[in-house]
Amino acid sequence: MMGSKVMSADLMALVAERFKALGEPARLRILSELRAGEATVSDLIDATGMGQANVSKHLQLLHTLGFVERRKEGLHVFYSLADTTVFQLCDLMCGRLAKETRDLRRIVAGR
Amino acid sequence: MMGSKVMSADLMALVAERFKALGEPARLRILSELRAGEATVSDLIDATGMGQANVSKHLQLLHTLGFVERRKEGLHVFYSLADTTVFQLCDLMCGRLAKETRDLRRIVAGR
DNA sequence: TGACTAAACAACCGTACAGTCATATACTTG
DNA sequence: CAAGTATATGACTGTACGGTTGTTTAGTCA
Repeated sequence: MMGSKVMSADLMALVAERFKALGEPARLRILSELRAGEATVSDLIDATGMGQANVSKHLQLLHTLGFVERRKEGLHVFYSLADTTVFQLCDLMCGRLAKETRDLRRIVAGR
Repeated sequence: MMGSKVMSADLMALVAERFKALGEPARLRILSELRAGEATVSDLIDATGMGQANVSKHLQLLHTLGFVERRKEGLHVFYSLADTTVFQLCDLMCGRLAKETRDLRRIVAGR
């Protein structure tokens, strides 16, 4: 069953590698854009204001780690989300954050 | 509702900061140890083989970001998991990984 | 008080990596 | 073929950060 297993060092390294990939606002931004649907590199450059090489490199990494898929069509390369796990992860994190701020408020308010 | 909201740049930065914290095998290792129950810094040093200052710094960060809680008792400081979100996150990641390898196997096998 | 231990902190070093610039590759069109 | 566009890739730079060493702080015990 998931959740009860002790993680091996190797598995932990793989998981960490993926968390690290998400630990970058620029990449979250790109993934967030892709949520609206597939997009070309140029689309993402326009949408994010980031440099071309930069976007390209981030996409490269995201693709290597299986977060996005590619589809080549003529001059363009379309990227799309491989699945929605990323946002489940973000939602969990946001939940944590909400709880954090709630606790903070309680402390500040002295309740 | 969660999941349907577009994340602001600020929120994205906070989320990324937390993913980055988990994007480090050493910290996952520490959290994994804490899964068995609260532990002192010394306990974690023994369990992981990491240096004292190193463990201390990682715990500092994990505490700042709300992943662990501290309890001081005499000379010792006990750390414990603030909640189990971390492992829900890890499980999701592992699920992704499992799918990745499954896809890879399919491709290799040419099925 | 002084000796001892646990944890935190500061300073330092080396590496990893995000961002940028320049260039190469791949494809389309005339 | 040449010219033009989209993307990838390589080289470089600055910075962030993990790990270590040494020191400091806080607490215990004699």
